[in-house]
Amino acid sequence: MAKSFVTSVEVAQRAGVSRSAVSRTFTEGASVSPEVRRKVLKAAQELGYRVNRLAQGLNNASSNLVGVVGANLSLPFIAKQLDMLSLGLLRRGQQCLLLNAADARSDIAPLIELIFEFRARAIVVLSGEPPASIVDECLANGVKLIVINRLLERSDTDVILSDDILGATLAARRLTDARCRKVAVVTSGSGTPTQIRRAEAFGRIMKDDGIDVVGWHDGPTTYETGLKAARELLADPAIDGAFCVTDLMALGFLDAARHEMGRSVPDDLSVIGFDDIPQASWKSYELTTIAQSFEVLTEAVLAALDHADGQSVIQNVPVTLVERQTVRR
Amino acid sequence: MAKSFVTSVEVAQRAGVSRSAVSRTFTEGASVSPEVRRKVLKAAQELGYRVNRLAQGLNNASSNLVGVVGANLSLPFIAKQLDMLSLGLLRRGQQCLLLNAADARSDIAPLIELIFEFRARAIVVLSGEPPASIVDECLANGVKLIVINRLLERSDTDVILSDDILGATLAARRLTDARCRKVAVVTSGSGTPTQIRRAEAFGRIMKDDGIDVVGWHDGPTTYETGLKAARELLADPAIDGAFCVTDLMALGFLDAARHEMGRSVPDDLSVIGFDDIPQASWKSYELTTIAQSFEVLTEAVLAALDHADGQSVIQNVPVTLVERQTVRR
DNA sequence: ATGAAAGCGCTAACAA
DNA sequence: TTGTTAGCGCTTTCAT
Repeated sequence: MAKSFVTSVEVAQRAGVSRSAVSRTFTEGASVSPEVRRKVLKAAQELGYRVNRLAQGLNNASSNLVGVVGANLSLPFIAKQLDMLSLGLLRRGQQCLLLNAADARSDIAPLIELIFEFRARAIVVLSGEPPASIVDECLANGVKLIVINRLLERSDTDVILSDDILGATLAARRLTDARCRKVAVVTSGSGTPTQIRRAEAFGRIMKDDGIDVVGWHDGPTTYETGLKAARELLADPAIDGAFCVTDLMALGFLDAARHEMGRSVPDDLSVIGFDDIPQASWKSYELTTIAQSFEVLTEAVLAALDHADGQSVIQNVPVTLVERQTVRR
Repeated sequence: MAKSFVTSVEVAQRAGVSRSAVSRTFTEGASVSPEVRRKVLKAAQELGYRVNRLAQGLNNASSNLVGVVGANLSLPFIAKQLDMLSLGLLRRGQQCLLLNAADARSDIAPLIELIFEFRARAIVVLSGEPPASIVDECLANGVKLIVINRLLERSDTDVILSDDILGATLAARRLTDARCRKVAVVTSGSGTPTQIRRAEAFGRIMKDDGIDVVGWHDGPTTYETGLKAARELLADPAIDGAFCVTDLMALGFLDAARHEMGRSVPDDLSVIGFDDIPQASWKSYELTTIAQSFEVLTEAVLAALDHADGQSVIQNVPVTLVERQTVRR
């Protein structure tokens, strides 16, 4: 790499001022005369000067990078979150350092360590759970840690949670209203806290209502897993309702139910999902589901970025029932 | 931010060595005795030392960040690319600085400038087209520029292109085999080169075959646009085939065709898409489509990262016809 | 193999 | 308002 970027000294020379003057023209709210500012800007322009954020960050002992770690970035639910988050960060003048965790089970500690090395101010964890040692390190170094849909057993981290209990309640109530007699609750085999919370709350309520519920869990959180669940569960003709804890699985479940198991939805089978991903509203599905607002979720994350150190918060993202066509009326 | 990270001096002191020794233990292939190395590692471990990549980068006049700019990160096709790319970068020991361009039409120049400021070695453009001035700046500063599915009119940039012409040819041939008499070609209103290339090549071939083709373009590249296209185009009962230049639009097209326009696919309407996004294989669609291999695409990008400066390449990503259920046999 | 010292490009404290 | 100076934390000659 023979060639390299123009530095502030070169700009200063060309403009006939000191390097501080250059620095100041590029610093919000520093005192420079309009005259000097103009000269600097002109020189910078001509030379193609770009502030070196590495050097800048070295001074402040922090970059304005925000580390984002997540897995399965192509799943609709995650992709949507990432899309909105990266956009929001950019609008706030922060940059997004993206680390892909390969899969949900993998250890995210090494990725977070990488983020430390870039002196990011904050870390957002979209999937996976940071080990306690990492949380401590964040605290010790003044790095804000924001975890989504994972309830850590400590009070020093910002946690953004979808309101799983309310969601499960809405789903249960809706299936009860549909006069279901025996319902399945479908989770993946990944055992994420969110899925477990949804499934357990749902099961509890249904049992209280005296409705038979059969649990099912296996495989990754994918469309194909939904397919498999339906193939296995719907062998039992008594099952007339299903709560799939993510839309992606619900969509697979629906497809196998209709196209392979000969079920008519919602006439002899009611299905309800969770998340309200874009595909849920596609005409072939019209999935009745529990919606989490991506806007609210993103806003909560961005707001958490501004919280003072140590002032951490558990925030519930509200959910609502979106009535479409997969539950009997 | 009162607290701050441990520095190499502190590690050096604790280990009873010089800072150079510390630097060397953390530098690949530097000469340190096992003895010193051990001491340094121990001290670093105890102190929770993290190399400061900002300072590191300041020295080398470059970070090992790779800038990635893209729009609509939640669209399946983009999300998939980003997922694989970020994973690949991480495996190569590079980090992904993600800049979200809000929408496909927006100017990506400011985002790329941001990437310059972080002294990234390379920039990958997933959507949008960098202006010539930016390309020049990349060249001048030794920054590798890799553009996907955009053919720039210059030979000094790496360009990765799906083989649109072949894809269009395969689609045309398939629709001809299905004995279609009048076919629609659906593009969005965004006018991206890829879409135009696909549509034009397709139209040319069909006309050569003496088959009626009607073009349609409007709106963003979304599912909803596909819906709209079908509603408008299928008012004409003579249309018995459609080539949608992206799967997402094809899926919308299919849904409106079946659920709103009363068409039976593939019996009285054949539909073919492009990209082979995950949803194309869902049971409700079973979309026949032209597949681009995401693996090959990603590999091509990663390989381009290694190209020597100035040695730029236009690489075609091969495509294949994936036969499913939406074209008459 | 190791340490001392210089310097990467910038900002902030201090003087003028 | 401006310039001078001293680091920020690291790597890298250059001696030893």
